[in-house]
Amino acid sequence: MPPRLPIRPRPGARSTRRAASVTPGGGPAQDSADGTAQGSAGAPSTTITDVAREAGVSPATVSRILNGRHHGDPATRDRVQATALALGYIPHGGARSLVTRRNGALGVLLPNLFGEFWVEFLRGIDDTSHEHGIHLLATSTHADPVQLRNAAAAMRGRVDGYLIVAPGNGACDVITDLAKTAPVVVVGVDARACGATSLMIDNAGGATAVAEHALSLGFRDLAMITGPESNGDAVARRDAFRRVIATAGDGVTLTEFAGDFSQDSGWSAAHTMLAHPRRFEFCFACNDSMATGAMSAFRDAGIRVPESLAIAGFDDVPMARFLTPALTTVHVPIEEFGRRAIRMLISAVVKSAPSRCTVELIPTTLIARGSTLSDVRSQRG
Amino acid sequence: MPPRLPIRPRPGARSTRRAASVTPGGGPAQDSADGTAQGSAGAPSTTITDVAREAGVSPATVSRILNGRHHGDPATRDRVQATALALGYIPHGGARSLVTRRNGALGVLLPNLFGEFWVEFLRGIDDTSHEHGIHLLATSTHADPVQLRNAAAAMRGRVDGYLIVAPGNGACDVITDLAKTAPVVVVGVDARACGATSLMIDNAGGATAVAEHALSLGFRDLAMITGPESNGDAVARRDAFRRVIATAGDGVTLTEFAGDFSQDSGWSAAHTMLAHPRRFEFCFACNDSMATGAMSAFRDAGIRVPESLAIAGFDDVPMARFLTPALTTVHVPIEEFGRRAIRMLISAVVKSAPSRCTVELIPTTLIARGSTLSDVRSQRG
DNA sequence: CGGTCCCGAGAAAACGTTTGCCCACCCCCG
DNA sequence: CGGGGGTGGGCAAACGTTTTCTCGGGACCG
Repeated sequence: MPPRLPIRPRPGARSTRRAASVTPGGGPAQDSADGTAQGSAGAPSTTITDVAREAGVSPATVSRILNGRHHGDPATRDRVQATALALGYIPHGGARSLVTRRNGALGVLLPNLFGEFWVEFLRGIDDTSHEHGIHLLATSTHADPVQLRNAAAAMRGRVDGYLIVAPGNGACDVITDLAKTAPVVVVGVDARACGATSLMIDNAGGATAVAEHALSLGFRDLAMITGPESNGDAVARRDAFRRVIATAGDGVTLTEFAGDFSQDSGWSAAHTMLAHPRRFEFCFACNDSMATGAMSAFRDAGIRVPESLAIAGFDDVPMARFLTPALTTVHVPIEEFGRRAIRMLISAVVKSAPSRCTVELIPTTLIARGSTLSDVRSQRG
Repeated sequence: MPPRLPIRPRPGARSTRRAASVTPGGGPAQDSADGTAQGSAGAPSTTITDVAREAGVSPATVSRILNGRHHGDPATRDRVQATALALGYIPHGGARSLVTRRNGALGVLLPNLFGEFWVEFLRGIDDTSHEHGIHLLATSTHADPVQLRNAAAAMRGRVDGYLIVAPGNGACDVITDLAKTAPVVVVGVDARACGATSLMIDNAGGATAVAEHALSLGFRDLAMITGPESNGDAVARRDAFRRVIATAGDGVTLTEFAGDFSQDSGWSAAHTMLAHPRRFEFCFACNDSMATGAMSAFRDAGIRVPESLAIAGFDDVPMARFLTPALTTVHVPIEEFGRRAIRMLISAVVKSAPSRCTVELIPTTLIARGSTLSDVRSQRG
């Protein structure tokens, strides 16, 4: 067995491919006529070797210096840094991750995104990851376990951890499998049993506050527009609201109408509600989108809010303050929610030992506005 | 010089690193006590070599079969595919991109994201890229050219192309540089001069329609809440509106109030407007967020919409229909906008020759609703 | 003045994949 | 039965980076 042959500077290996794509046309490479021919795929980027050659050192030294692991001559350091800057050198992420086994990126798996809530959330995670110099590989997975698995699989070898947002029912197996390969933070569901750290909104606290608010205002006939059954937040809000009302004593009723967190569903639920024989005094929509839709329907039907029917939402999206009347709702620090989720994931990724799976809670506060308080309510002409 | 030593199966190369991070504590590697010790960084993923060994073929064959470039024995093909499936093999993206010079990912550079518009847009680009099996590496860059450059640089070697959304003024240099290394699609600004394909909303058409709508309703004293100066859409809308009004003849006035596309700025502008001596009949807000904020302020001040003051927005975000009265606005097919942008980028990436930089226009249509039409307007109690 | 130690830096292996080149085998035809 | 053509598939180079090991030189101490 002969020793390995020295690697020749690839006489025609890769370059023949480009040539081949031109010659079939027959003409003598007419597309190379315009100046910016290299525009498309092959970025002629400068490599670490280029920098090394230019600076008169070895690639190893360049790598060490640029990564701050260099303890050597300051003069060399300065020279290499200057050269790297001059050549506009940026390390190739793929090559680096190949040897480092770190990708510097996190996978974000979102449910169907609708409404202001997710923009706020995305801003939080984007800002925070940006601060840490970490990339975000995001996709929206439609909350279906199979698609969730596919999306996560497609990210393999590209991300160091996963942020799974509001997975639907039946996603536990997927999460469990995923958690065996990389750190996972789950948002909106307690997934400790699946081996994932979890971050949740204090839905029970918020919904309880809404219920107590309604009762303290003397309302007896209550309605609730629930969210999707597959959404943990929706279920938690519904259950907590039910619980408080159930202990409120006789004379207090609660009727539920199904929604799916969308504005349209809030609008439809409101219409169903109007057709109901009971005359409701207070309506709790499990998120602000549905509250918006419902309020629109009520007012179109000539119902005065809050005099004839008070309404409250959940989330406190920016829009809530700008409705007329302003929407009473449960404030969720959405951006902070995102920040904290990504921070948990980052800290799980950097520490080598898999930490015990914990669950954290985002606190919520009731914000009473004009949609339940007629005296606070802004008058109109 | 001896021939290269055969590569031994790295006796302690990478593993010593982990050990080193433990031993400083002094204790005898207590973290290896728990079973799931490999949870964090080092995903013990199966490589192509594993599949090859298991299937009794060479890595080359596995690669060819899994990429569909195999013309050989069907039996071999089936066996390899089965093995790959059984082992849960997924190719390492970094390694692949190293040799292929393709990343299967696109970089998305967004401005500050606020409001419903961007969720819709993101859904469009996410869906479409998902369909094509392409990943999205997204970041929000705050519209500052320097940060834009940094964000783009950080994506180098990870993406095959860039989607730059609504870059601010002064971003042309960055785009020009970027376009030399990879295909770039710019959204919201005509960046053909920078070597980028562009996709724009028909702002002029929409704003013109709004102006004509206002004039046809007989309004004479018009107000406009403008968007940020750095936003191309905002400027185009403002200019088109101005242009129509300027040719409307005597007696028609236009007063402008500065906004920044946020709800708050619309609210503030409305208050400034109310303090103005002139009594306006019609207000054009350059996007729906500002229209929402303004409408809220007007109604708080006891102004009847549309009887005392009509108002129109731009974008037709989902919320617009649910305001009371429903908002007259210019419909932009936002999701389709995103889809088309990403499709343009994908087609630019797949074709090897750099195509001529074109600009495409997303059509807009005026949707007249209750905020300008009192007869259409939904009555309330 | 000689030996030892330390420190700066280079050589090269390794990460996991794709792909050009070439070999060997089998089948078919003369 | 022999030669040629076609084809399935293996070898190994190459992508760009990190990191270990090693070597050489200079300084300091004995």
